[in-house]
Amino acid sequence: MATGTSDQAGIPLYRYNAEMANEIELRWQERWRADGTYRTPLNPLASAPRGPQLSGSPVQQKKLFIMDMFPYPSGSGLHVGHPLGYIGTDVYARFKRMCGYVVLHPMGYDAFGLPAEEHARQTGEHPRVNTERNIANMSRQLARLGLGHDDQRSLATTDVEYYRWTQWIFLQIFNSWYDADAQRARPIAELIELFETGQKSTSSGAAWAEMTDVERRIELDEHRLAYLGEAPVNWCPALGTVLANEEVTNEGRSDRGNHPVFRRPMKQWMMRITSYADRLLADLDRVDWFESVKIMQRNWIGRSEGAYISFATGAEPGESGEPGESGPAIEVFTTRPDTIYGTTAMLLAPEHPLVDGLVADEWPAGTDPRWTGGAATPREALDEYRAQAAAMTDLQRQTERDKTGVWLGVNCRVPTTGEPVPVFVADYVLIDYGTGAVMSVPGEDQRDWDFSVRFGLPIMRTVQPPPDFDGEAYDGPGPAINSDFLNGLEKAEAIDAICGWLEERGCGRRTVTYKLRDWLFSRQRYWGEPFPIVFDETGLPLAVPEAELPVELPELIDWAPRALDESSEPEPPLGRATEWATATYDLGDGERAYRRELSTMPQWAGSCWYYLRYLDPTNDDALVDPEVERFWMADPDGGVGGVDLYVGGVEHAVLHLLYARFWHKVLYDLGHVSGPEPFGRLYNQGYIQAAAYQDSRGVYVEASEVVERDGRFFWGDDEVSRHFGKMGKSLRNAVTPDDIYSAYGADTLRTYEMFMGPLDQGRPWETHSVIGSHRLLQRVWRSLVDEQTGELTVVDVEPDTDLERMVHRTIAAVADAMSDLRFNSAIARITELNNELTRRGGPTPRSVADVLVRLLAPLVPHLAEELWSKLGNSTTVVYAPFPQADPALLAAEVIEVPVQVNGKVRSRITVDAGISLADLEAAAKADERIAQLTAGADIQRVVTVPGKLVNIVLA
RNA sequence: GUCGGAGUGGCGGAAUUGGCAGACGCGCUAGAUUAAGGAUCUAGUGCCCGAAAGGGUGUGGGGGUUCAAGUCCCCCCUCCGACACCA
Repeated sequence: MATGTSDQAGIPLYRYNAEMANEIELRWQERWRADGTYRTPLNPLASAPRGPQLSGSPVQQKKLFIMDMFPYPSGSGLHVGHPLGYIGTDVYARFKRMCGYVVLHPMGYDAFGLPAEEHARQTGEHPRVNTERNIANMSRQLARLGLGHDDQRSLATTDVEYYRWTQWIFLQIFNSWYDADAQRARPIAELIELFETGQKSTSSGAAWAEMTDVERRIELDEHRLAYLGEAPVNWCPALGTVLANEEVTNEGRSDRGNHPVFRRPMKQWMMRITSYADRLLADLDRVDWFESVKIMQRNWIGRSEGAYISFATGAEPGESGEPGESGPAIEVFTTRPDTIYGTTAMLLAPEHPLVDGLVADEWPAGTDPRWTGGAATPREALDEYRAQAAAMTDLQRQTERDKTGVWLGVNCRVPTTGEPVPVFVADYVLIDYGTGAVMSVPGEDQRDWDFSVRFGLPIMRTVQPPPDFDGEAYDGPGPAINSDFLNGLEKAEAIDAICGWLEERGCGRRTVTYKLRDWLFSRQRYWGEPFPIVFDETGLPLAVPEAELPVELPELIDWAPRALDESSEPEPPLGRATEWATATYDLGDGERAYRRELSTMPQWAGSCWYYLRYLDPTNDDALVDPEVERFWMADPDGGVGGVDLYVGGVEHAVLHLLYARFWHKVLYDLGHVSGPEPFGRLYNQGYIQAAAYQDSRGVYVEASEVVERDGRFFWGDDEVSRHFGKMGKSLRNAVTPDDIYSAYGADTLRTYEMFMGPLDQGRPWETHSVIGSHRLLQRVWRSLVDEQTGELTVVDVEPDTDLERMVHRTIAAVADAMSDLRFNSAIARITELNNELTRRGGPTPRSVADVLVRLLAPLVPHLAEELWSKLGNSTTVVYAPFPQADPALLAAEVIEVPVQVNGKVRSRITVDAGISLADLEAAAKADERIAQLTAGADIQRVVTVPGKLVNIVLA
């Protein structure tokens, strides 16, 4: 039997189907490219804006900067889940453009990073070759969707002309210090001045004039916002690099590749983001972001008010050091200084620097065996405990479990009472938080309670719990007890009183700590921005002069990092570029050879400021022209300014967004940008999920081949189980945009993705539902065009009042929904209007067709252009004005009002829209059914809501 | 565990300030058209009772406020996400 040979009999020649959609789409895409339709003038101040000139409109010439989080150009191509947010911003940008805004809508590529390097390692192909091919491919795929990005402004973080400015920003940060009094970054030159004039004292206390050059450099390096710090870092030997905390999973493995990660101290570039903790926190109140993201950032910053308190060591028994002398003081951080009288032990993190100096030689007679860990001496106990801790994986360490620890054989003194309490090492105390030391207050802290029970330590309450409290530790409100002069005070007062007391005696002070750590900024990788830093024989860093930028990546034969073992030192691949590794500069002492920094910047660097480069992508003199920056970023109404709409995944809630905010604030402090925040409005789009199917062995089967029967799923004859997950190769459930173009066209894909649900929600992809969106476009086409001849069918008659009112209600609803990014509702309303046209059957009045096309233009630009031109317009619909609803036509002339009896709808009456309350009530009572139901009953009350309903309440 | 977000037909989802629950779409049912339909068109479609008219019921569960609750208040359950010994 011949298959696939059936002719197209019965299918009209000019039906809007996949074939026609593709023809229309490619034609208009070519036209847009040729015309530069989506280009926004590079100097917005010098050019008259394109588009509707809505004279008298308040939005006239208002700017709008709309952006997506730019993608990593992956080699595996797009699936339909990727462009959801891009389509959303595209529709919004098009809508706003038609409303008279000057819109900037660019797109770029976050192209440094590990995958390209991994690919290079596997194939021997240079990362740049692979990266540029992927970018070309991805930008072709995006253009095919009809996304109206400004192609002049496309950038990749790997472009030498781009990372030149990434390096330039690094230098600004390197050459700055944070003035804690002024609460802002200032140029390092101003710090030198303060040191010279003695307005600020050096950390060593030495006079600036008497310091050697090297001493001065060391002093300055301690203040720089970018500095080399010895810090415990996440060393990932398999990747040959260190990772930021955020790149390490809860299981203690690398986020990328799932390799083991080890904590060890190393000298690395750090960024002093902690100096900005308070401002990063405070300005969250001024941006228009989802509250959930703000909360995540607040939690990440982890501001915590409390006090440092010093506990003197050297108390009986088991003194350390010389008899009669006291040892070093242990400083703890606590949020509850008011509970200090309940302190029964001192707990140190195993890594605490004082531990080795404190540990006693012998156990005092009668030591509780639980405290010794079974060891003969405290030193042995400590060593064993540390070895035990080191042997544990991070997962084991981080899981909450029984509290463990060993006594160091020494005591310290509680400053308020002078009472000795034992000093333990316990691994539930974290070296990274606070001071790495904790006063154990079991009465008010459950962890300390657990520890005390296990080690037989006394427990005393210092806050009176309510009478019905039957738990263990109590951390709620209540008066202080067993606390000397604090007794009877509530928490806040008690904290105030004890802090005053401690501060007077110099053994404590109020403070604020943060969970946020300084940002580990170097990676031992090839495919990243080189640091514009060199070293001289002192080993201290020196900035490469701005005029010498960019510091370009060397060409390498062997760029792969070496997989190493746990104990080896990182070997940056750039070290293998032996010629490059040495550079000659004149840094003031004439031309001399210097050693280059061999690490590269993390992937976050390039994404920290790309929004600024979009504004002025070709500027060779500055990262962005100040006037251009002000035009696009400043808020004339006095807000924080920044990008007007930034759309991306919530997975960047802390990392990228926090780093970018930090850089922006540094640039703001230094006067390079006009406002304190990069992203005024942030919107997180949801993720498209797709059904995935597993057979009885748990193996994924090709999702497109699974059929549903009676609510069960079959692949061939085998029943398979369904769950929903991320679209991709591993679940064998990916659907590509190409699949949809070939079946329906890009406009249908756009419509379906926007119609699936609100943009911020995840939703399951259903290929079989796409047909609904296609039908809509097909019916729209049929409303305006004869399917047999391809001729326009619209007629030059005025619509009747009903239709005209419906058109205006639709305009209002669509504009409202689009302003709110509720594109699903906008499409529903457009559908209703078109359904009405279909229902009427006759030719569509021209004015209605005109409105319909313009309502659709943001959603389906290709189809809209085609119909727009068929309607006789010679200019693009992209800059056509969005229809305006006439308020006079919004309200219907007659309305249907439900009539309730005792809250239940019993009838509906049709009345004039302008009916009076009394007439409405009378009409309701006069309704036949209502009269029947209320006859003889005692009407207690009648609630009449104008235009809404009448409710008759019977006794 | 803590902090967020969400639970509405078979499915995706609508529903300014409390005011007709289920818009719009998928699917399904029936019909039209067709050589055929996985195309297109028309009609119907929350659930239960009923031939129909109509009635009852219904937004995770339970209570409450109100003439009126998906929407407000209290308690509980489930799912998703983030953080996870943060002193």
